[in-house]
Amino acid sequence: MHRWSELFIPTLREAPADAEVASHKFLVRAGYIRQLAAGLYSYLFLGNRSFNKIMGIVREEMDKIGQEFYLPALHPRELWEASGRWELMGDNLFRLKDRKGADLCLGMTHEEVMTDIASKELRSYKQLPQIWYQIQSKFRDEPRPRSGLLRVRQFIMKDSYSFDIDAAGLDVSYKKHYETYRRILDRCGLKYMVVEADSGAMGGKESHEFMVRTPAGEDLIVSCESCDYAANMEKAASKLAGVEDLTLEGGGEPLEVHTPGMKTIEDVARFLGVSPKNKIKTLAYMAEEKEAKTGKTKLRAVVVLIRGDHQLNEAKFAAAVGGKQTRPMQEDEIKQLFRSPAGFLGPIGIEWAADMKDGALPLLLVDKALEGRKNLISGANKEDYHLKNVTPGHNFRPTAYADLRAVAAGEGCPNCGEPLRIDTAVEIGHIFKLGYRYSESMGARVLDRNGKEVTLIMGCYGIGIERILTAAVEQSNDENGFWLPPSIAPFEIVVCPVNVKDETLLKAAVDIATRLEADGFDVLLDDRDERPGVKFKDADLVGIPFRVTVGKKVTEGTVEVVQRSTRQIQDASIAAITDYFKVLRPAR
RNA sequence: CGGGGCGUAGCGCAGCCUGGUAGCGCACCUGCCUUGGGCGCAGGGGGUCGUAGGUUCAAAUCCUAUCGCCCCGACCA
Repeated sequence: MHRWSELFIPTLREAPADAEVASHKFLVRAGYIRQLAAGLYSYLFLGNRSFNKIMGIVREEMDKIGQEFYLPALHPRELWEASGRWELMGDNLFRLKDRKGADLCLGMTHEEVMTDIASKELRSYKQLPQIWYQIQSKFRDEPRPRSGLLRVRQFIMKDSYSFDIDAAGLDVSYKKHYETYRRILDRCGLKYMVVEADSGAMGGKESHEFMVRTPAGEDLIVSCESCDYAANMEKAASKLAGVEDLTLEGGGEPLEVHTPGMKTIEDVARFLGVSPKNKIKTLAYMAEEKEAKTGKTKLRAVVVLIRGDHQLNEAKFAAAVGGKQTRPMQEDEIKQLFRSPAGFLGPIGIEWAADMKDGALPLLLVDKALEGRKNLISGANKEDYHLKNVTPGHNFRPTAYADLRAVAAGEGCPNCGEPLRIDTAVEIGHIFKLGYRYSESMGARVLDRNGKEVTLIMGCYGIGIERILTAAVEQSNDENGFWLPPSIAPFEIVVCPVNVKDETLLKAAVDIATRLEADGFDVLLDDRDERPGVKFKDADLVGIPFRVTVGKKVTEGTVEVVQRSTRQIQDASIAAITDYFKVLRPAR
């Protein structure tokens, strides 16, 4: 039996000054974790117990679809060079040398190791499909660790990798993970959303993120309350209300208007008596391309046009230019291309590349919200002048139309048209179809049924163990502490004799705890010789979902069962005490 | 990497401006007392003031450098 008096549960009355978010404050105060250095935390008894429960659930569910491995955290440089990530990961990768001077790194994920095994061992299509997973520590030299356990430099991740012979097989592996992730998060008692996500430059077609809404989150998700549409901000789309175009003025050609000192969209729109929706916002960037052979950096101008009242979504933009590094143009670069100061930029009078591959000419990317619009107002590339009657496709030719704008709250859902909301959220899990990214570069191939060599198609799937606990705390806390879903709480019930010097109370409490334990519940007996107030405060703080208070009423054969989340108190018969916790054992 | 803030006892903080023997609350130890929401009384232990250098008769305090931590931004398979 776990007796509080013998355990190390260092609760604090006050949170450390440098804790900002609720989960950080409470996990420290409740004695779950202690900080060792920036982004590095020690998990104490309660924290470790909770993580073990989470990993237990993950393992149980993953074992239904895959096989658990244990892999090195220390990887040789050659492995990461084979995938190209030794270079690509830059400072995010922890690097070190062994005594012989050989380069090693601490794994931030295990694509390389898993693919290495696959490439060496898998020979035939008959061995496929395979799903391999591991639950281990990952290391990332984050530029800025923050928010307690939310963004750290060492953390535990369940990651799995699927190997299939073809895309249809990958679809099956992907779907298995999707369903398994739902089961895991359901069992962990989290309220979460599944959103369509950007697979990034890693080159996958399909990707979903499992997100938990919380103000502490670092990601933005767009969702519809009327239907089940939900997407990562980087991927989200929306329906726009129709906009009335301006009527043509003069002879139909672009018409210069004097707009002295009017540099912002707002200024110009107000000055000309039109809506920003009829204005083109011109943004100028430089894309940096590294030439593979020479290592030289090539610059290419990229101009983005979006509607005056819209914002550019950087991730969509990055995707549109094929993942190249981009940065805003500097003043002299703007001068050179537009021959105009910023504030009066526009697409007319410049020769644009006809397609993305086309050599040296600047690219003109136009947001889809401008496609088909007429008689817009843009900068004239001349100080203090703008142009009326500007129609995309007619007065200038875009290199490409693309979805580039950031969705805003209140815009229409792409599925049902109802207003969208935007929330911050924490990413708990991410599944995506990797494709051939690693199998190709690392030579993971098998023979198919025709004896032909085929490159394996892969998927990868991650779950952040710490983030499950963190999100649960963020989701359920009040001024006194937090409460966890029973499935991931370090204990399910804390039995709390009000006065341990009273032999009757203590004996009754020990008896109750023993019986609950015999019935398979995780019980903590608070046998500390403390005043009841202290014990109640601690019980409220440490995240245990139920409390049994053993007080004077034992003489009548009664104790109190307190539900932490609702503060609901009910008298319970000692004789039938286990009945009150049947709710903790729902049929699975 | 850019901007801002903070390092004084286990935790939370004051003292620094105006240099002169380092303090408060909580926690901890001992005793008494108390026992349904962080109780009371008495006694006690614990600090190279992040580190290094400088100024000064004298530095937690002034100056310089450096390290660490937090926040905002950039970044984030």
